[in-house]
Amino acid sequence: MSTPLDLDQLQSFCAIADCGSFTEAARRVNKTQSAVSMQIKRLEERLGRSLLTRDGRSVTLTSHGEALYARARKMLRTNAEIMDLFSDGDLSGSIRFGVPDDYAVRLLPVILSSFQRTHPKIVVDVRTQPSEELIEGMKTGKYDLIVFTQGTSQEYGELFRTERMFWVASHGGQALNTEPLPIAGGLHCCWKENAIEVLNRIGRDYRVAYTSSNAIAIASAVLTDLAVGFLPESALQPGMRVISEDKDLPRLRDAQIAIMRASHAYGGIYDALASHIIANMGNLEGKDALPMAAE
Amino acid sequence: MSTPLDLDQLQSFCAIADCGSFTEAARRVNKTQSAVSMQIKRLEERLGRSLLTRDGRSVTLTSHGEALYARARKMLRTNAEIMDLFSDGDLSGSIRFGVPDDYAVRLLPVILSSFQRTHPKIVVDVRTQPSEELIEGMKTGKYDLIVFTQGTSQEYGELFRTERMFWVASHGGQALNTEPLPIAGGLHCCWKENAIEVLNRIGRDYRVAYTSSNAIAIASAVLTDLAVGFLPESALQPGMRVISEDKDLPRLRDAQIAIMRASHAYGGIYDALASHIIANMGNLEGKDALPMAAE
DNA sequence: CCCGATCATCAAAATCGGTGATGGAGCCCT
DNA sequence: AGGGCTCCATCACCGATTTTGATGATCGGG
Repeated sequence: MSTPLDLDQLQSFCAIADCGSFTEAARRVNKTQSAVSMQIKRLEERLGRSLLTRDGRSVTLTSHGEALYARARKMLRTNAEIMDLFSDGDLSGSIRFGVPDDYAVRLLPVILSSFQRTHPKIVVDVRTQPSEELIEGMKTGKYDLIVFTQGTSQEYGELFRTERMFWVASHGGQALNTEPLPIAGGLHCCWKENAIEVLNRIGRDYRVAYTSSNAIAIASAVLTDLAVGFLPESALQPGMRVISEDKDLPRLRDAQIAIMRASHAYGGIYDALASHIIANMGNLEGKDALPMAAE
Repeated sequence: MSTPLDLDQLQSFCAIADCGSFTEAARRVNKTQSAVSMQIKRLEERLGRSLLTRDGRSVTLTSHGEALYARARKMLRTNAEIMDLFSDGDLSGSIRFGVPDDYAVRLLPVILSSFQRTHPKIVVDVRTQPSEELIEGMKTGKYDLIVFTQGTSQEYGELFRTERMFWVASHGGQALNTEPLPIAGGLHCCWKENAIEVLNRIGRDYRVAYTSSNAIAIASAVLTDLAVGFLPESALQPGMRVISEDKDLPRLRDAQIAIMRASHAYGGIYDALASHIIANMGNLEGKDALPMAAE
């Protein structure tokens, strides 16, 4: 009865949510800034709620905006799927794709190989770096698409997966009982920051025994009992022992995996890759990602 | 990049798929017939494929149309979900809802009670009849929304669930070994037709020992060993024995559960109920319902 | 404190979609 | 077979809606 929402408006809305800026979003969707502004205005009128808070420099989502965003993304994804389906499969081009090496090792080979099968003409240049540097590289135009773990700083990007974080040690190792606790983690890794914060909170003494921007090096440090580590579920390796959380080592914050696109990386091959990754790695459809459902 | 699809067009497209008619669909979406016609034309141009075959009287989906339909439905559903979410929960009104009694017994109470919790102001008048009569009642304007099992005759409606059909007998009963095989089923029940067809195919002699439009009566007939029955998985009851299929009793065709709306029953409270039912009973999201994915 | 950047707003212009009438085709019924 | 009915496609025109480009208000940084 009532006419459905306008996907165009939703696209603009999501673009804003993704990059935190009307102006930048306008570039992404090939519109003028004023057009985007008015689209949002109409959308907000339509839904009767304000979706974005514009305070000075930053644009952030309201709670209603968050709720809408998750669903709008869903629609845009199936929209992309449809376009894909009807595009004669002749999508071609190349994508500069960045990913933290901890994920690269285990998850990506599988995902990318199946992607190559369905999109043989798209070349994916994969490069691995720590999340921090990926975001930096994105800003300087080195990437079209990156997957990264969202730190505390409100980085923009599409959150599509959360993963339980675990304290890990080597089997039968002594590191866990050493005082101060030796820990291993990336250089500016947000997981490390969270781990330290947690340790400080409970007053446990620790020392950073090993630091590297290489996930394999960290894993080795843990496996050789040099230190205790912290890893997301999907990065656990054989030979590692998950330490059950208790008052000595409280639970860590979940890892938040997000995808971020360059300003030009909308539609076409970029959507194809992003949708593929989200479809295969994403784990928050209809749950955490869709709050406000209990209303 | 390329502008997203127009949900309005997709809505019209789905309406046509649901009722098999441009003219009727136009009524449902509050447009003129020519507007709908042009929308479809634009949509087909956009996707570069013909979606509907118009041969004379009937309008049916092409394979591309089928693929699109499933995804379009998905989008429209989340669209409805959004509208719902932002509608202050003041959806109110009443819905005349029809359902075959075999489903009414087990599934509906649960589903409807949770629906009442989220939509306390919507009154749902439930009435149970055999699918055949539900469709008839829908044509004569007795219902706003019905759930029914799709027979062989191409009835229009949104397919949202398939269920395995089983031959059933009473525990320890003799009906199964009786010659000719006594069977029990609804009067014009499409399951019965399929069962008979299957029996004829293998040359097994049978007789219709019991007929009733009341599911409980049928169930009783089976339980008291009067006859062998055939039921979908979710209608199985304690005391019934599922007969493993073999050359004596071959597998039956799956039950196809669909939802059908009256011409006015689009949007608002109707979408709320339909979405709720599909979300809770539906079992074909992203699989059977989305062919063409293997391209 | 001023400059640059960002978002909102406005009126004009262009685009886009809907309307109602018309035409051709198929089906039903006689 | 043929008339009448219904259905879908098409067209020109009209109208609504959106985009544009310019301008103004506000904020933050240098």
